[in-house]
Amino acid sequence: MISQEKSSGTPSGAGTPRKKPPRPQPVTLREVAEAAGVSTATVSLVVNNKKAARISDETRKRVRDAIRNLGYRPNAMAQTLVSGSSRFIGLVADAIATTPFAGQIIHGAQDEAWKHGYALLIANTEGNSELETDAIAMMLEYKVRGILYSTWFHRATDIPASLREADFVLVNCFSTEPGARAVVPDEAQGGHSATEILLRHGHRRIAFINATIPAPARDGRLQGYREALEGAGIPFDEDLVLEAYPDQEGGYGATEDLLRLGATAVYCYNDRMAMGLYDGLREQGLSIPADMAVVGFDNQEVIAAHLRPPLSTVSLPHYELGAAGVRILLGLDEAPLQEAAKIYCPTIERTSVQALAPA
Amino acid sequence: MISQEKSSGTPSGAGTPRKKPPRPQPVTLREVAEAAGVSTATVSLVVNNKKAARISDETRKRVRDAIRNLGYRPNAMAQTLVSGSSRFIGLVADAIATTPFAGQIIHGAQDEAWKHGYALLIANTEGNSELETDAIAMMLEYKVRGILYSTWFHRATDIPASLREADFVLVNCFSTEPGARAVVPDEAQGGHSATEILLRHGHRRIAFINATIPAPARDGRLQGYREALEGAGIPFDEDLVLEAYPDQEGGYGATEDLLRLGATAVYCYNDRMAMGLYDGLREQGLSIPADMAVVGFDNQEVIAAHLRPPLSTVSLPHYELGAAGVRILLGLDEAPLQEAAKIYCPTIERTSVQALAPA
DNA sequence: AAGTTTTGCTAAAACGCTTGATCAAATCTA
DNA sequence: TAGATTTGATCAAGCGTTTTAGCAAAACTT
Repeated sequence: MISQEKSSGTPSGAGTPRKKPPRPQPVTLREVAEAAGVSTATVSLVVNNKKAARISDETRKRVRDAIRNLGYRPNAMAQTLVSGSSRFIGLVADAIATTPFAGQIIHGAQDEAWKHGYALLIANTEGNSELETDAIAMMLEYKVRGILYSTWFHRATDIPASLREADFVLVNCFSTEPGARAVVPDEAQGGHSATEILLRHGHRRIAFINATIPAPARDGRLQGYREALEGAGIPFDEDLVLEAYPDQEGGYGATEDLLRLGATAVYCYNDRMAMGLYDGLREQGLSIPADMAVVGFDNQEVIAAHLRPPLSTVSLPHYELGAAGVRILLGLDEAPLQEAAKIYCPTIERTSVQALAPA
Repeated sequence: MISQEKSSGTPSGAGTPRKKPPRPQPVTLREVAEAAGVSTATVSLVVNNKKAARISDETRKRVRDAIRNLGYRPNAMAQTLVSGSSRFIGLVADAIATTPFAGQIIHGAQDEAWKHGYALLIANTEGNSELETDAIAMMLEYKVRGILYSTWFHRATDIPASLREADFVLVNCFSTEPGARAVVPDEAQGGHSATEILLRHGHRRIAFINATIPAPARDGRLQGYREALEGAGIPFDEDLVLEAYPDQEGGYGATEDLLRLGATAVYCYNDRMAMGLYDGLREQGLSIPADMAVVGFDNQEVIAAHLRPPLSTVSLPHYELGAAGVRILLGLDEAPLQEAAKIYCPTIERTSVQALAPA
């Protein structure tokens, strides 16, 4: 089926000249040792560059040559077995590879893990808890250094029993359970930043289209909005916050209500709603940002930068979430004890907001 | 750094009642064996459910109980070491976790790998070839069963030297090199399907906005378009194919040229262009699908389903690409010898196309 | 009842590597 | 020059499994 060829493992082998011996047995330490005429211990010492080891330059060179000639690669399994701890970090995700932008969590985790010499073992559980248990079991069997347990949207989560067997950190989710380390986006700060973009451009009557579905994001983004307003000396006006389902259709559907508010600017719960709102506004013959300034949230790829006009928004720091998760796991970053670490959501300014024309 | 404590493996240990014994040393086979009063061989046999083994029910039960009580988990590293081959499949990607929809490749690969008892080891190389070499080396050291080498968009690729040390298959990319197994989307079929949506609705003067940048997709989608037209007895008209940069701005910018063509329908190289085109058309006061039927390509999340009107398109089978890659790697699917396996691109019909009003 | 087969289990050798203990030879000391 | 030290390298145990060969006891044979 798979046709591959052998490049003759041991030189001595003599032998039955096979036609197409499949993928050669990997070269082992011992073979290198024999080729170099030294013990395996010596080879190990030079491979790992042990400073404490006393190896003559000449021997070192012989070993290095043998390694090169034979194409030796250490067997990480064997190394792990003896050292007791692997260089794996597990990432279990409920849908992260599925959902467009949260793949960045994988990316961030992978980069950071790599930076510290760890490899990422991933599993997508698709919310199936049986799969999840199996995935965690697998990771435990591979003796992962720890597990990043992540969700594709920011939410509270339960901690699966088997997860407790490992060193773990919650990414993009959190638990009320004390001691569970977690890292999440700072929704309130994000909401604050989003609102401030508008404030900074002179808007004072700013609507907020929030999501209907309960979520930490819903609360946090609203809170940030209130705080920003208050910080600017503008009293919070409940009437200015609408609610809609957080997708394009929701944003579109909110257009009419929004227009009744007499706001000059609107902050949408997310970019998808903003996208729908764009359509709604356009249908009313209104233009952005002249007639209505709009900011979104998420900085969702493919959308935000390419709407017409490009959308000012606040970025969900998925990459950072993954990276921070790894750092916390490895004890490189301190995690707050009683709550999740909050990651800053950067502001992305584009042209959907312009200074309010003096009335 | 990692502080670990032993929780007194054997029950005999009597017990210094610790307060919070941190992560205990994992339980080993031997400990189970001692607890059950049998040899490690026996435990191994029951753990692996060897049919050939003759173990009394009574013993089997004792062992099972010990396993449960101690919370034993096999050490996959040790297993791998003795068996010689791991249950890992490596996935190296140039940007797959970064790019929105191609994360589906990971997802498909992971599901399929999992189905066959393999775990996915991933690495994002971000196009950095040094990183790539390291990533492959790492996978080789972990004795992966094979490597999926994938790209975020369909293209030709070189085969890195170290990749050849492994059993590998190219995913979403291909090499001219004979014998390199690969799996890619069937662009021509996709282009054919896209065009047929339009044909089926009675359109005869169908424009195609192709990409300016060279790629297999560009050629294949054009070819499919031609073939579909010809299949419908419509001569290919070179003037009907425009070119633009394949994003929203490109689609938007092509509006004017498109309108000069007198076409009743247009097929866009991708959904992002279609999205831009929507804006362009709308600005001209034209409506979709009444004044212009449009189909896209990619079925890009967040966009296609949520444009106004929802966009008919052809789906890029990323999930299937990943899954097929694994199957080919494992020898479960045959891969064509001299070329890449082509995966079908399914049609997604929404409401951006309607029957051509009788003239 | 002595031989044969079956049953149930164990011993022990790998697997490829790391590492502390050793050791012989070379070099230094006084 | 004998003892002490340093240098350069090896020995061998052990990491947690799997697996083959083997062995004693039990269960069948005739």
